[in-house]
Amino acid sequence: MFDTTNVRPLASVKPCHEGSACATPCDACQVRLVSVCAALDVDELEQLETIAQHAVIQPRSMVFHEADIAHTVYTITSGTVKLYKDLPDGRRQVVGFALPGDFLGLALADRFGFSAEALTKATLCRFDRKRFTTLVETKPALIRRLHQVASHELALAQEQMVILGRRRADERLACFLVRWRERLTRLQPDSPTLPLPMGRQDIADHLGLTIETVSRTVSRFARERLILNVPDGVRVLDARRLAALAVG
Amino acid sequence: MFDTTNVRPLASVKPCHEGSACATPCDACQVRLVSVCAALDVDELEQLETIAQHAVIQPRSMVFHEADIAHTVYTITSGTVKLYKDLPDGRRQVVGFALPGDFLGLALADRFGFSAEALTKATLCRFDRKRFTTLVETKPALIRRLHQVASHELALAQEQMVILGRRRADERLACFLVRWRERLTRLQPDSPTLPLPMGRQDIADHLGLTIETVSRTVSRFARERLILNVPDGVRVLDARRLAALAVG
DNA sequence: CGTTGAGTTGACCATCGTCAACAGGAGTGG
DNA sequence: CCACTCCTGTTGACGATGGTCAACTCAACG
Repeated sequence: MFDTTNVRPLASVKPCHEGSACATPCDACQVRLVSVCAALDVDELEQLETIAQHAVIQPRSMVFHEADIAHTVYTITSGTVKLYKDLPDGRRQVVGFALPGDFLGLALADRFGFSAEALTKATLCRFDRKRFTTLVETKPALIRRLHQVASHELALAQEQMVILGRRRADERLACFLVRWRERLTRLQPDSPTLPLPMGRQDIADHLGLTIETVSRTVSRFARERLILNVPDGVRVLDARRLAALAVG
Repeated sequence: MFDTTNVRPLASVKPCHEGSACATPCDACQVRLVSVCAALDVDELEQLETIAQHAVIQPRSMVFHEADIAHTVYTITSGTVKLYKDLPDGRRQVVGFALPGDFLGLALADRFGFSAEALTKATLCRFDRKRFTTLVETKPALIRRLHQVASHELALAQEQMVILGRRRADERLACFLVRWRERLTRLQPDSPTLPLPMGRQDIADHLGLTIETVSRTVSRFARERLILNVPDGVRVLDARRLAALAVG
């Protein structure tokens, strides 16, 4: 569906069997410096490594469900993961898309609070929550880092509230494209095309729209030469006008 | 406008002159056990107290602006504070309402990221950010508490995303009333009436609606005997049907 | 070559926004 | 004490943005 190797060199991390200890050591980990692990020195990393397990998740399979008790926490090492909440009647809100380096289980509450499903093949670094928490207790730098990450997520969530509460469909899509591009740019050398590993329905569920409105708006942007549709993504033709639509 | 003493016994904390050191010591603080300060023991509280200043904020006055550099952080000791973000064209999103015990400045980023304005007379415990951060560095329990609070806020923000992205006007209002009631119940013995210190426009800006839609929906709820309008608030008549509208 | 699933497009419609008028309370000043 | 204004909130009429329903294309896959 979407070739992650084009997007993130990180995807080249050697995959290992689900649940097994992995040959890739932390000090060779390609997301270490952007993940929460960046807070640790070499010794501490070794400690963390002893409780780490690696997992490969196939596209469209669940990592965890929102109602699950969070016995584990994760760091994503490659791929894209969709985070969402469902209403009983089937309506869905995608609260975010997680990329390599992102941490899942920040809440340290007993439940995850949202479901996670892989959009691409993904590799995760998995930690038993109890053991992770115990380790965290002894590493103030790690707690600080977790808090830093959590408060950054909170700021992003508040921006998303503005998008959902106060913007029109075209502004929402423009915001999404601009923000997505910024995130990917941080992870890889700037590429001419912007990969969109998520489907139209996922974008709609993220922006509080329907798939039809997303499709129409994408088509309109393409007609107006703001973007160009390419397989599994878009090419941004007029970043300036796109940013103007996205305002702030 | 809205008599806080009816709502929160916390409002009876003796106010002191803006910016002056306050006579109320931390160990007599009525929000201590629900605030971040709960993470500290008596000795540590004394240290915190040395860098605390108290401030009284009048209704409708700003505590800080979203673009301000965050030189200070705050704990609310009484009153209600509106937290919001503005778009250049005047559209506004209220990202939350802060109550006694709530902490402002979690981000520990250089800017606040949202504006804060008092809805009622409010009293705040103010800390110089640098000094607070320095203190935090030496108190792992406090960092953990800050992270706990931040991740709880994140979970709330994600619920708000569902409300804004996927719910109809009446469901949004029902969610808001249910959640607001839960928060107030935690702070005070259950009262028959639910005070709403914020105006209709604030509710609208929080729920991604217009003032007219909020007004109409409140009227409809009253007509259908879900709630009863009272001065500066509502009385919930049928909590069950209200919760059913709020779903999850 | 038929099936499936994602995406696109059109026609129509409902929810909610816009605009406008009005009600009622608080504060002000004659 | 009574006009007067101001502000918030309410209600109605109308309209637009975006949702609903449906048909269609196209690529992937057997």
